[in-house]
Amino acid sequence: MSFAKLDPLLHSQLRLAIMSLLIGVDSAEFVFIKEKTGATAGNLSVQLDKLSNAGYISVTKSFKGKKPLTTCSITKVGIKAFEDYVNNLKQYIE
Amino acid sequence: MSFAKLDPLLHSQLRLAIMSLLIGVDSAEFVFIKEKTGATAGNLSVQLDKLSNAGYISVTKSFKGKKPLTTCSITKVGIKAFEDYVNNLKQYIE
DNA sequence: AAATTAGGTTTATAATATAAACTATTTTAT
DNA sequence: ATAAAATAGTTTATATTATAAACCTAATTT
Repeated sequence: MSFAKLDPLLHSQLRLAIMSLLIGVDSAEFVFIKEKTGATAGNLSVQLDKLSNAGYISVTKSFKGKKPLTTCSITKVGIKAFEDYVNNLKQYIE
Repeated sequence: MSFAKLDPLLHSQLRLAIMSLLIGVDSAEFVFIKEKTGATAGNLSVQLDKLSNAGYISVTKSFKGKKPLTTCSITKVGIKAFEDYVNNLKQYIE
C-alpha cells in the first residue's frame, strides 16, 4: 500500500483550519474566521477565494448595517473533499 | 481554542510520508523509500536533506557491494516532532 | 567499447503561502 | 465640520517551497 495523494488545496494550514471551522457550523463571517484562525485579512481573503473557486465553500457578500459582510459556508463538495482528505491523511499518521 | 501551528517541515506530503515510513522501521534505504513514496530521486534527495538538517532523521552513506547505499532512520527528535505534529493535526480533523 | 542502468545530487522552475500595501467606507475625536 | 482612526476587506509583491529536469560517477550489459 502506497501513500494516497493529499488534496493540495486542503493540505495547507490555513485552508485546512478554515474548512475545519466551517465543517462544524452553518456559516461563519469573515471576521470570525480571521479571529479563530489568527490569519491576516489579506491571507484569509486569498485562501477563501481559492476554496470558493474550487467549489469547496460558498461566499456571500452583503452588509451588516452599513459595513460589508462576507459570509462563508462549506458546500457538499467541500464536505466530501474534507472527508476524503482526512481519510487519506490517516494513512500517514496512524 | 485556536489552531495549533503545524510544523512546516512535517506538513509536506513527501516529508510526512518519509517520516511515516521511518517511524515504523529501524531503518530504510533510499531506493526503498523512493519506491514506497513514489517520489523522484531528486525530490527525495532534497527532502531527506531537509529532514536530516533538522535532526529529524539520520542519514548514513555506505556501499552495498560496489554501489552507493544511503540508509535513513528516524531520530528521537524526529519521533517527538512527528508525534507533536500528529497531535496538533488532530485538532483540525477531529 | 559503446550504451544502459543504478544510485544518487545539483540546479532551475513553477507553484504556494504570506504579509505589506492599498481601497472604500464608517465611526470617533477635536 | 473635518481630520484621524478604525473596519472590512482586496490586490499585489515577495519570499519560500515543492518538484522534476538535468547532471554526475561508477558499474553493468550488449
